[in-house]
Amino acid sequence: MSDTGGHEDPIEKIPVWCAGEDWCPVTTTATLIGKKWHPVIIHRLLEHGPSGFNELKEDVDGISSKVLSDSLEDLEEKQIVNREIISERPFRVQYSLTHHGDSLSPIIYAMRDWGLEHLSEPEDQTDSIV
Amino acid sequence: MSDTGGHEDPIEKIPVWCAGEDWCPVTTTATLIGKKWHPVIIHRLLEHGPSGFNELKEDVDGISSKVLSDSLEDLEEKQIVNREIISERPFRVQYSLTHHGDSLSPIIYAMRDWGLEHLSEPEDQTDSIV
DNA sequence: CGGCATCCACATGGATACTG
DNA sequence: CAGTATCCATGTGGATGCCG
Repeated sequence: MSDTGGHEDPIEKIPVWCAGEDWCPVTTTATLIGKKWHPVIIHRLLEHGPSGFNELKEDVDGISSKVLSDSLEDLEEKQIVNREIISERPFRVQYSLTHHGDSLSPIIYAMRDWGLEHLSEPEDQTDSIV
Repeated sequence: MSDTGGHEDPIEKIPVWCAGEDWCPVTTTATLIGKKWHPVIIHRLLEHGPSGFNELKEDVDGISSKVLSDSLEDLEEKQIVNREIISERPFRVQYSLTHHGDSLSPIIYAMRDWGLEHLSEPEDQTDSIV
């Protein structure tokens, strides 16, 4: 952890049960970021830069504290997100992407681009959030 | 369904609860392919072309009939996979990617490339050099 | 502010067995 | 061959409340 220095530790290994299969990197990567809110969190950090807990919570409308906390913990374990305490009083934390996390941007943006191209807007949308 | 032709129906809509947010396409796309085996199935179909049920089951080592069946049904509903009965006796089915499914290839390959670049092999011993 | 504790509902996936 | 039908364990997320 705490690799703000620029050098990164080895990340998750290929699981043994699919090693050798050419789809193994696919499913392993999907497992890393495949939880419901992980891509969104990564996208927020890509777009907005380092953020505090409640900043993320506000950004990602509808996510609960527990789920955000769990997700961030999971992302931190996977060395995708870095957690840094930037102030003790008042207590402030800053989440940012590690080098590994940042390298996921092609996937995240590929998802976004696909969505923009292939998903249609809801018709009954009354614009509520700007 | 069953548009093997050159023109596709509108696919899933942007959900109302996140419409307007710039991360909304991200999470919506993630929801489409974010199940455990979806990326692998899509990858198999991209690499191997149209396949039968048991072909996929053999390819994707460890997946059970039920999960594969559920996944394919889900992918079919989402117009990512096309199911075609190619023979009644003996009963044979062929699964293939729709245009929408095929258009997901940048995401799938982005996942694979990331995995190839950032994941280490399980039996590789040159991992803990810090 | 930035969480964690708890409880609960539901979704997901695995194992096994069986069918047209 | 191409699935279904169960049953069950676990995962995941939501709601609420509390704490340092």
